[in-house]
Amino acid sequence: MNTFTKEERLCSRKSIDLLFNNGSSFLLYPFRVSYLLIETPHKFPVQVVINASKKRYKKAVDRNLIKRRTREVYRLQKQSQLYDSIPKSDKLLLLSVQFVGKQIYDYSFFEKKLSGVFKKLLNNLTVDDSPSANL
RNA sequence: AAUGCAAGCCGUUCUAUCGCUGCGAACUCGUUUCGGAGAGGAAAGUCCGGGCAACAUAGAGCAUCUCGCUUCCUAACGGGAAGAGGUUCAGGAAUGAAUACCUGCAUCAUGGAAAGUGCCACAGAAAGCACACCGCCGAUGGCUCAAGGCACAGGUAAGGUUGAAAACGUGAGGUAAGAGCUCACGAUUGUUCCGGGAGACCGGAAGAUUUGUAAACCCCGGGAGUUGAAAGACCAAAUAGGCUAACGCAUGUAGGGCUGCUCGUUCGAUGUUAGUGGGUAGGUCGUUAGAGAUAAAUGGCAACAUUUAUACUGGAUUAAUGAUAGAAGUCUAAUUUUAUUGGAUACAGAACCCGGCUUAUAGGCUUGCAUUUUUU
Repeated sequence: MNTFTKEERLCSRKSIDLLFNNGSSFLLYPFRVSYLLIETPHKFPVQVVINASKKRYKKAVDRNLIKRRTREVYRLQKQSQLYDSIPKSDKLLLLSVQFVGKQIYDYSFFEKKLSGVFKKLLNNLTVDDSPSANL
């Protein structure tokens, strides 16, 4: 399903603080991604927050455009590239996607880059998991 | 018709697929189906003014900030309307000439310089009670027998130089030379009188003639309590702990206080059940029907007011109102000739709500004024 309801978005201020203080992160231009696994069970495996900083983009119109494009791409790709590949567990993945590009790119660029982000994220998750599994 | 200026208005549309946030309806009550709604003229800047809310508050004064021609409009304003006056520019007419007259456009933080203090660089003799540099005169008095402007007293702001600004302007009389000293035409006036106007002010007569600066301090008059929807009101899970009651447990126990110790005395858990206040996550309200919009009539020069009629769902809260593809429209360039191809399609995104101001804005429309050209 290509839905993107409120349940899939990260809205709680506490969770967001937790994510940015304790989560791991990597940069894959033009996105900065932060993520954190927590034990709280949830209806969806991932909650995401999409972000474009006011410091970087002064105009509200620009920020809206960035967030809308990112959200649209995420909505269309998440099921096939993220949800299906993620290992089933009680854990919830908190995710932040922050746009840090120097300019605003067109839709196809977003499509390509975000799919790269998903691949790297899944790779990082399995690497993080494996040592803990050994212990 | 074109161009320019000013004012006002509009500021892309349709289809398909996949979504987001409210609302309504249906039932098989599922984050199911159907229906319908979903950014602006500035939503912006947060520069003013209000509503609303909490807190503060006897009254008065001082300080601080702010506003400043008049009348009116408004909930209010630093906003708006209509006027008054000044300044600049243009045109016209008059005069011997002019700073004077008339008309129009633009523009002005436009209270007070006669309450006081200060400042006015450079230049210049002098920058405000004219300490006379050059010049003019030397009538009157002095020197001298006399003549004589005489490095005598003195008179003089007409002329010169400087400057942003030079002591009312121009002309005539007058005089030794000059001077509002006198006169004519003007200028200014916070002096008096008369007349007009609601008032700012205007007109007339008489009198007077000591620059500018208050966006220097200052004086006068009006206004301002503080904070800002993260205001504020309410509901409230789980967990932990607080309090109360009952039961249970003990010879009132374990343990503690008083004491050097003992006695004595005093405090007194841990469990179970029920109740309860505070309060966290989270949620609800505040929150979108209004000092509102549109139209007509009436009153008013106008801003605006009154009456009647009509229609009325943006409401998010890590923050919706979208994404992609195609087509059309508009503007524009080239090819070439009336259709192709390319490009452009602005400024910009509600965050409690209103009234203003300011700033940004592709393109289009309407009205008015000015100029040019064509036709009659």
